[in-house]
Amino acid sequence: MKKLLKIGELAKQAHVTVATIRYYESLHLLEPMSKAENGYRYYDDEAVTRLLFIKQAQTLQFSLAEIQQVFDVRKQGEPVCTLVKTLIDCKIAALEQEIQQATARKTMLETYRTSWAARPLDNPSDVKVCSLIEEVRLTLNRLEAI
Amino acid sequence: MKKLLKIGELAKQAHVTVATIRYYESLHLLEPMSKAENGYRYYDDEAVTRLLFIKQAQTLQFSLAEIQQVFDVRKQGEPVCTLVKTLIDCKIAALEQEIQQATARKTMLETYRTSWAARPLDNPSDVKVCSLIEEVRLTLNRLEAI
DNA sequence: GTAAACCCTGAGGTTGGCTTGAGAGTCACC
DNA sequence: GGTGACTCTCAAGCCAACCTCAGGGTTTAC
Repeated sequence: MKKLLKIGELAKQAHVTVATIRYYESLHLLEPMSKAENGYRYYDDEAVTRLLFIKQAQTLQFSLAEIQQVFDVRKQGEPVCTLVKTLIDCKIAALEQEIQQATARKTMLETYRTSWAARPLDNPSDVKVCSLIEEVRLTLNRLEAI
Repeated sequence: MKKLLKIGELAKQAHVTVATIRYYESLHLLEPMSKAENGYRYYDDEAVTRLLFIKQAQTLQFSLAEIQQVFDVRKQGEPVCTLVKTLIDCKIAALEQEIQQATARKTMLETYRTSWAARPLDNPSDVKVCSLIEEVRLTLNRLEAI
């Protein structure tokens, strides 16, 4: 039996803060293996694994609620594969949309920037509002019409 | 001189809620042209333009704080072009990064999904944790090493 | 004249994933 | 035995961009 970790040691090993660990506990994402009489939490090595998994799942866009869901299913002794696969499919679809939208926005901004490159600065006394702002409005109106 | 708009009319024309308009006012993004004795706000047509601009700038990823910044500079009688251009450049760079990251995550998820396609469901009594979860961990570790 | 539809202020709630703070107990080392 | 590093609980704060509610006053249409 390996040495149990105190919360600070666990935090260090998993590269999170102790507050985060306690926060996860409040969400029932990670329970200490045991709690001493003085209230100190003690963790085994699996806690490190679990924390790393959480962090990794987060980089895959899993919310804590979804991670919780996965853990719950697993806790019931059922295979989580189906759930995880479904979640992954959703994530991929969501990412696809996100990428498309971001790309569209980027294209918009670039078009916009290009159309300005040759233009001199507004003369403040000349314009009611910045001509670039006006241009944004027009550009956007045109884009919205598409 | 055109007819002034009450907040509800402005809201309808600009396709926002009255609560949003009041919220923007609290951020000094949009002030009513005048305020009657009964406290009613009255707006001119420029308010519609301004609200539309805000919404459009938002679709370009401008935060309300940034929009505020643009308005502030303009209020001082200076051309906002330089600021707007700078902001746009930042947005483009940020979007680029966002797209890259999203694409990387999507690729990761797809690789992951593919590698599972042929795999049978875990037998619950067989595995300590879901093998897919383990796979995630390993996949991620590999990817992180890149 | 009355009822519906509008307007006001001010405070609080929402979402997610934490972080910070107060106030106090515990432990490890010298 | 003291002091500094650690731990505890509970509560509140943070970010952004709003939304909702309570408890009023006002206007407008019939």
